[in-house]
Order: sequence, then structure tokens, then C-alpha cells
Amino acid sequence: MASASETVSAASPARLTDGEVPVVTRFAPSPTGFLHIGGARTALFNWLFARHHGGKALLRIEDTDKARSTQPAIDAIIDGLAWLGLDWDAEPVFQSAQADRHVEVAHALLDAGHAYKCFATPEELEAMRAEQRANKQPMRYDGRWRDRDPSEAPAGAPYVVRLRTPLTGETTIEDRVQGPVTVANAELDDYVLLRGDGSPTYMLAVVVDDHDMGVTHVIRGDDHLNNAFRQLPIYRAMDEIAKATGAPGWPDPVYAHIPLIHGADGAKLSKRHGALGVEAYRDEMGILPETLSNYLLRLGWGFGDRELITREEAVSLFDLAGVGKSPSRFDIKKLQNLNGHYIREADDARLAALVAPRLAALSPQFEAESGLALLERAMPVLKVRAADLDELAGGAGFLFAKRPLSLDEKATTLMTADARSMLARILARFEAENRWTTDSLEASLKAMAEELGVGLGKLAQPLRAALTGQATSPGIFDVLCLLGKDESLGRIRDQAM
RNA sequence: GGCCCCUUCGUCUAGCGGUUAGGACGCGGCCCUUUCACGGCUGAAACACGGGUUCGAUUCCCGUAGGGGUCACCA
Repeated sequence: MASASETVSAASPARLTDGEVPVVTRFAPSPTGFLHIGGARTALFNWLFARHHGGKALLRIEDTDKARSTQPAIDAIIDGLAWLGLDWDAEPVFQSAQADRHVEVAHALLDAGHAYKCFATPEELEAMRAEQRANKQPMRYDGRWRDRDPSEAPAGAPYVVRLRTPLTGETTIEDRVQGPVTVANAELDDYVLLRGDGSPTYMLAVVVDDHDMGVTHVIRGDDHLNNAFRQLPIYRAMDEIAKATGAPGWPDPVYAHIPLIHGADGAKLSKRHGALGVEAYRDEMGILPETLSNYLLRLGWGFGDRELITREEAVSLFDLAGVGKSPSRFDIKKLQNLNGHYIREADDARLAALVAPRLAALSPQFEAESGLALLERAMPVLKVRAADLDELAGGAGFLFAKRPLSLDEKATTLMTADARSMLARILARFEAENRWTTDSLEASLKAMAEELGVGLGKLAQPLRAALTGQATSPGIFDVLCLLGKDESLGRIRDQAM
């Protein structure tokens, strides 16, 4: 029954099109775990679609399963969404808070004969299923109380409320991603709306909440495709009831079921299958939010050849027409490559702040207060060779190492007697250097190589090993300048002979 | 098992009856070069299979195979 709290406009129930009706989408995670990659993409698509059409994006927490919903999960989901830069046009709706309204709708359905009481016990139903299984029959509720009079039940017996779904005919959904999908109504059974304890089920709650929130477009994973056929009869029944009282109708929402994301092996990306929460990408893998956002966008959606797409561009380009129909696999390599791109694009001060805590964990010598400025100064030459924040931290470590440096394996190999004598010559020359710039240092070392008749590498590699303790690093002249004359000479002296 | 969905390089995808089947990641080679990266150039790499429809199918239709989803008083 359309209640007084009815807020949806009585827009033509005929057909909602993106052009005529303001778009309202929602992301509706159940807080039984963290925000995983698939959920994040669903959230992104909903958000982008709403923004693209100038509509509203809403968030609803489906916490009706009290036993499995947790506050940490709710926080993780909200944090994850915020990190990805997804905001919402209203405060989150908590489904559990709407229970009374769900019950109200169930009673309206009951009163109008669109639902009925079923007194079958769980044991009875289990037996029914066992028999169906044995006979290789499809397992569905057989409608045993559909036409039976409630008076036949024992007095005071507990009951559930079931929806009276159509027995014949077929239902077709014009899915915006999957195209037309048709299912015979006989395939659907009379499922439960209200449990034995009177609490509403998910199937009822989604429909009521989506309607009450004015959701026009339901964009969700295609694991819900079959559910759409079960949910539609509620809309149809409520629409009929509403119309009879002259209240605004319950128009069908537009459905868009997006394909799931699979793991690298093609299997479903589940909790135990590498379906990490977004915070794992952020914290453990050092992925930037714009990276994950861009990557997720391109997973299952494409716009010609475009690969690098900013959030702003995504808002203007995104539409359901670009969403593919087949499931896609998560490719960590591509994500890392993309992350390298966004790291190179990122602001140096921001990267320094992001890297500082990782560096502190890596190099005990690093002191954030004094180190941040140097870190930021070094960032331009550091970030071109990092694909994630940890690599970035690792690459910056030499800047904060304390003398005498310990050389890693490759640097040790580099440090031959010949190399050490070269270092002694370099030391002598650099001590006399009064301009300490990349240009002057480069000119000086190149001149020296020429005088000695050796390649620049002959000098640069030992120098690199002495200065960084490693065989790889940013350009050697950058390293020299970043370290400064005193520290550089000290490190060279430590290795020279 | 019933029902539903899906199928272009290893992966993400472009293609929407006539293309040398394009791009990106990854992989190989070359260039740049003081190392590692970055960048540039370049190479190998795909229309699952079988029938139709059509002058002509990657594209449309039907099967087959493979993959996925879903069948609760969970969401």
C-alpha cells in the first residue's frame, strides 16, 4: 500500500528513460565483509551513471542479516568508497531501520491477496526438497498453502508470508546490459516475504527500499539477474494496489546486470580466491585510488581505444551501452602498469606523504620530520621507476641510510679493487668541485672518463654502489645532488682505497 | 540436475555484413642510456566448433562444446 511516506513522483509508470526522468541509482552492499573489488566496481558504475545523467547516487547498507552484519564491515565499506572518491547524495540508508515499512508492504500484499500465509514447517519443506531432489525435479516451493484456507492450520501455528507469483506466462526484462531476457513464470516459486518471526526477507526489502528511495536504475552484479524476475511481481502487485487507491504507482525500475569479475584463473572471485578488500590494494599493494578507479572502470566497460581515463572524463563518457556482457578476469599486471602511470602523474608532495610511513617501516633511520622535504625533492627521479608505493619507498631508502652503507649483493660484486681505486680518483676530483650541480658534476665526471680513456659506466657504477649501496638507482648525478656534497664525499670515501 | 547468462590475441577490450581484425597489459627484439626505470620503434599472438541465412559472415539465426550465475524463513 502506498503510504503517506510516499515520496516518489508519479512519473509515467510506462517506461522510464534516462532522458525523461531524473536518474536515481543506488549501491547496496551487505556488510558481511569488506568492500571487495566487484562491489567497488558496481559502486563506481552506479555513481558514474548517476553523475553522467545528472541524477542521484545513493548508498544503502543491507544489514538485515543481523548475525552476519558487522560494524567493522560497514566502516570498511564506507571508508573504501570514500577512498575511491565516491560520494553519495544522501545519508546512507540502513535497511534494518526500514523493517516496519517492509512489514507494512507485506501486509498490504496479504490484504490484497497477492500474498498468503504458509504454515509449512521447515522440516516439512526440507522433506519436500529431498523428494524433489530424489526425483530430479526442480527444487521449488510447491504452493501447498497457496490455495488452502488458513483455518486448516493448527491454531496459533507459526507461518511465513509468501508472494503469490503468476503461474503461467512469461516475464521479459529489457536489461540494459544483457538485452532482453525471458523466463517462464512457472520457473518461479512463491518465495518468502515475511519469515516465521515476522521479519522481512531481502527479496521484499530490496524492492520496498528501491521504491521508497526512488531508485530508477538498478545496476548490480549479474548474480542478481534471476532475482529480478522474483522482484518484479512485487512491483507489479504494489503498482496495482496503489493505482486502485489513486496513489502514485510502483513503476518497474530499469535493470542493468553487469557481468562478474573473475580471478586470473577464471574462477569466481570469491573471498578465498583473492577477492581482496579495496583497503588491501591501498595498504598492502600501494595502489593509488585513481589507479584502481581507472582499472575497474575498464574492466567490463570500454570506450574505443581509451585506456587512461580521468574521473572527470569517466563522468562524461560512461554509459551502460559501453558495458560488456561477458565476465572479465582481474589482471594484476595491468593494474600495476596503470599504477606506475598514475604515480608518475601524481603530485610529489602527496607521494612523499604517502611514502613516508612505508619508508619509516623500511628504514628505521628515516625521520618523517626532517626526511619529508628530501623525499619530496627526490620524488621526480624516484617515481619514474616505481609501480607501487612500496617500490617507491624501497627506491628512496638509500637517501636516508646511515654511513657506512652496507652494500647489497650486486653492489658488492661491483666493488672490485679496480672500482675502489676509481673511487679514490673520483673523490679527489669531487673534493675540488665547488659547484655541486647535476650539470657541473656530469661535465666533470665525463671529462674524467675521457682523460682516463674509459666509458662513463666504468666510473658511474662504482660510484652508484658507493653512494646507494645498490647497483640500480636514479641517475648518478641526481643522486649526488640529492645527497649533497658532504654526504656524497663521505660515502665515496667509505669505499675508496 | 532445472532455469538464466556468456564466448575476438595469455589478459582487458575495439569491431556493430565486405577491415592487412585495431588498441592496451604481458612477452620478444631494437633504439635511447652511467644502472634501473621511463620513453620511442618493432615482432609474435585471437574471431571455440558445426550448421544455416546471405553475393559475402568475427558480425544475424540454430545447435554443440566450454565457462559463469542462480535455484534458502542469506543477502
